[in-house]
Amino acid sequence: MRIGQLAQLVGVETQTIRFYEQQGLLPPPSRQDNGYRVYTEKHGEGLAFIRRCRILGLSLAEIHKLQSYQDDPHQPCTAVNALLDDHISHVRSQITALQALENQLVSLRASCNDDREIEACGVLTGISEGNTHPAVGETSTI
Amino acid sequence: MRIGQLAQLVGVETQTIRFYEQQGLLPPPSRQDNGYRVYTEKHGEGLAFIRRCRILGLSLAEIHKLQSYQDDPHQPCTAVNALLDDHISHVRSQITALQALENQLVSLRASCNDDREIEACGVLTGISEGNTHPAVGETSTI
DNA sequence: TTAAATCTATAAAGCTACTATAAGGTCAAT
DNA sequence: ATTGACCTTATAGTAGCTTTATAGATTTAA
Repeated sequence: MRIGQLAQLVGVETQTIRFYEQQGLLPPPSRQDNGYRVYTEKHGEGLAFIRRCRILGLSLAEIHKLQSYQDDPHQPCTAVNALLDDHISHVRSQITALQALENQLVSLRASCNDDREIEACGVLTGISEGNTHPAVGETSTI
Repeated sequence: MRIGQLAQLVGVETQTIRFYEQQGLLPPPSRQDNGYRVYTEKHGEGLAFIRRCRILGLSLAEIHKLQSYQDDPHQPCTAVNALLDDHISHVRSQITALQALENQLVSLRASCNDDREIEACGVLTGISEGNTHPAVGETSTI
């Protein structure tokens, strides 16, 4: 199978496949006489694995680690689970940070309406004066 | 005030200040005879504004827009509020996506414990078999 | 006075994970 | 012979900085 077919099969761009090869995530395939890459089933599985990891938010470096673990099939999978646990807590802290940010933004937005001049805009003055953190012990005027 | 003092005042690196100037977010300051940049309080306020926007997750392009709005103090602030509303919904969809991701990851993690060999690792087989997402139409034999 | 330390300057590369473009070679069909 | 689809490599662009390289200016210590 050539690169275009593999790309269509897995749903990526051909450049992405070459990029993964260059990054050492996909083994270099053999070549036809004209230099075209020739892929096997194994490559397809490897590429699909990478894509699913990416969908799960794993970095290429993390994927690389997972691949290296797979090279020793009889080792315990402690490290794999640890990697996933780390990733889960990473995702959770992102969520927490974004929720805090959402609160800040909503509170900032509540300090203005559309009937003002720029000069008096609650959002802009809020940012300028550093009122980007919700005041403690102060009741919101929403 | 020179660049180092401004940097310390606002809590950024000197390179970041030069970078913002290069990106058109900070007006070019005047120079001493030796070429050193000389900053005023206005620059300090402008830089602090940029940093607070960045903390709120606004992109440099969005900050640029906010700055251009500030150039017309008597226009209505509708666009500012709209920009913030857009940003809020952007943040909210990020949160939603991350929460869905967290669920996937936790369910994947639950399919394994640390007492297995890599070969039988629930996490790795879960990813390999595509138990993570409805996505790519792969089969057991490609 | 001179050497070291600190500050400043510019320019360019590095980071992530691709995406896009350029310039060209290969192949089947027309 | 030429179109068009496919392939090749190399290079640049994306965001928002950070790091590095190299060099000149200024200040401080010996």
